[in-house]
Amino acid sequence: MSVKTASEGSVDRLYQRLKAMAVAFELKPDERVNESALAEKLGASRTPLREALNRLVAEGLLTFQPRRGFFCRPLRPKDIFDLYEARLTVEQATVRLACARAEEADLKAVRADLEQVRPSGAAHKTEALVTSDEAFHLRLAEMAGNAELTRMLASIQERIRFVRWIDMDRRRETTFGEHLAIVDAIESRDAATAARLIEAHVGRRAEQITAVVREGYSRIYIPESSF
Amino acid sequence: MSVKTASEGSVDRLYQRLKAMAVAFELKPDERVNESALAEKLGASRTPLREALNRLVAEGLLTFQPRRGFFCRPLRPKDIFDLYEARLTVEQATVRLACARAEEADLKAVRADLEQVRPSGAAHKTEALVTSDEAFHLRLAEMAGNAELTRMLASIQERIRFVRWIDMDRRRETTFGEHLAIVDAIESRDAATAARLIEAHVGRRAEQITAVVREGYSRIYIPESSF
DNA sequence: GCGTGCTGAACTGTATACAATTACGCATGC
DNA sequence: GCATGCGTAATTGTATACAGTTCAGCACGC
Repeated sequence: MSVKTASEGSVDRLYQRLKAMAVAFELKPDERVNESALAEKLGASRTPLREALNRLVAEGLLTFQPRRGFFCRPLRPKDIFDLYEARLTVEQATVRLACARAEEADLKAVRADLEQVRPSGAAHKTEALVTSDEAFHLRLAEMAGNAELTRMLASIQERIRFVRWIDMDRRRETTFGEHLAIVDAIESRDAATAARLIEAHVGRRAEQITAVVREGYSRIYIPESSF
Repeated sequence: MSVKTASEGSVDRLYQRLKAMAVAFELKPDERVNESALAEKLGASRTPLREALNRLVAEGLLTFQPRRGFFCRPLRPKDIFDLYEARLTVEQATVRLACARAEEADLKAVRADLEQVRPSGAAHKTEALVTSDEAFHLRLAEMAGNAELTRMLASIQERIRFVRWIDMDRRRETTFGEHLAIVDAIESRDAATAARLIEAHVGRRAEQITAVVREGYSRIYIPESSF
């Protein structure tokens, strides 16, 4: 199909592309994936496509039923609630560890990056805010120096990105200040405060999550032109 | 090849089989996987084999380098240390949540299952001890009612199973009592005590981990007949 | 009207073929 | 002796073919 028949990591490319689609629920919840159609759409054949799909199954972004095929993951409040609870668990651990392990220089760098996005957060596009928000939390995890916790957080962030995108609209104002306070606490090596601040920052009530998921469904199924 | 050409979930079977091999380092650390040879050995062709291998990559049991192939994960003290630290994080969260959410009946059932393995733990085979140990911790996670935390713990347990198998030899005596004390704390809804007990139970020092990994290498590379 | 069974189309599961690339051994030159 | 280049063998990457299964539509009977 493509000029170079066997050139670079085509599975990796498909994997990234499919991940983006699954994350954004471009594949709708519980929707069955038609391999032939998708392969043609992405300009590859079914063999590498299925390899990429299998990776996503292992990551929890898709499900698989033998002889029925691949399906997008469901979007249920309970799932999102569990993910937020797991995220809180992981992030409390990472900030506590960061208090003990973070290097002064890295903290300075994080603070500098925060300032980049500061100017009236409300002015930025949602996509940019979510991206830099994710990056911030990932950097905290890296400062904790535990590759497994970092990996876990990255995996969780992918799966809540869709609802976070919605949630961010309601948090434009507060996010920046809360991030700054967390960095302050880590720099003061005050683990208890850092853990408390993270909890206030990422904690969600069940009703909030239900509301965000509801909003999510409307964005998935109502064409954008209706807005 | 097999009589029934396209019958049941062959990828799933390969996946389970390969996972067992990777977990036990039957594929040696950093060893390259020869797809053709392995496919023949397992009685399948390369297509489903590669699908299964891709799942294991996503789970962190294998790595993949484009145009070079699949490799078994390395066995490094740092990796194991991170996994134990992540495990402690997850398990402290699950026992705390279990204190709030566990049902009396489930706790009774867990206690009953513990008694099954009780009789002089030293008499049991290591394999049985590790299996029931893993099952115990997984049931605590289930009582916390968070599917994501359960999933995380399961994934971690697979990757530390190899060293746990070694470690278990040194903990035959204490394991049972510690498990019982944890259940007691949860039943008393005493989150602080439960968290403290779990930490004492799963916590490891860097030197201990280094020693266990060293021992692990010897078991991988020294034929069993030498013992 | 509603359930039930049949038939054909659509789709998944796997093997296999072949192209492209990498790895390795060997000879050659410095 | 050591590096370097070449040629061949081994291995991975992907497309495609085909077998087998699921699914949907439709007709028929109750």
